[in-house]
Amino acid sequence: MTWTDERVALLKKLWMEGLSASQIAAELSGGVTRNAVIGKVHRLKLSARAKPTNVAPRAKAPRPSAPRRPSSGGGGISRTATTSATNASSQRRTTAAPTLGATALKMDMAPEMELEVSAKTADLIIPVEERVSLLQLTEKTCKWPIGDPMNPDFHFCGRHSDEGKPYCEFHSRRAYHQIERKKR
DNA sequence: CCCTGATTCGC
DNA sequence: GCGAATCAGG
Repeated sequence: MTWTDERVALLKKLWMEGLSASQIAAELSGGVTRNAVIGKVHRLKLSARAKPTNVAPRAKAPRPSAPRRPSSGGGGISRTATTSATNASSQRRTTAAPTLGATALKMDMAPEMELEVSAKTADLIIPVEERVSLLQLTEKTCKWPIGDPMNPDFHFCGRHSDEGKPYCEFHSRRAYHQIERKKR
């Protein structure tokens, strides 16, 4: 598929409207990929989108000069590894190691205020018995903060999260995914 | 994992 | 000029 004037015009329009490259690619027919869209956008020099007064510094410019495509041939060589170093010495444990047995936790909070606050925030309410404080967080607990840190009922989600993941399933989506993924 | 745009470079 | 592969980040 070639870039006709109409397609380019539509591309410009949608790009300026803030649609993502993949969405624009879906909008244009003819099996256009989002890479094609982005490439065209760059060629048209309109990657700025909606930046009124801002000069974005080009800080990240990687050029590893590595082979980009397998090209032709029948070599069957796997692939040139760009970075192969594997560190085995960096082991970090952030276990908070709570003192066993002697948990001197004095949880006194104001229930009335709590109700008010949670009703105000009203996003996600964790039952009191599931709540975790900062010190109780481990690698496997969701670290999504709930509430205002200024308030005494501030706590963390604390539910299960896979190791290496900072949040549980629910909050991970919240954190990374946009609020709503438009799909058609 | 999902996604985003940015960049490179063979075609 | 085009866009797949790749990168870097959320």
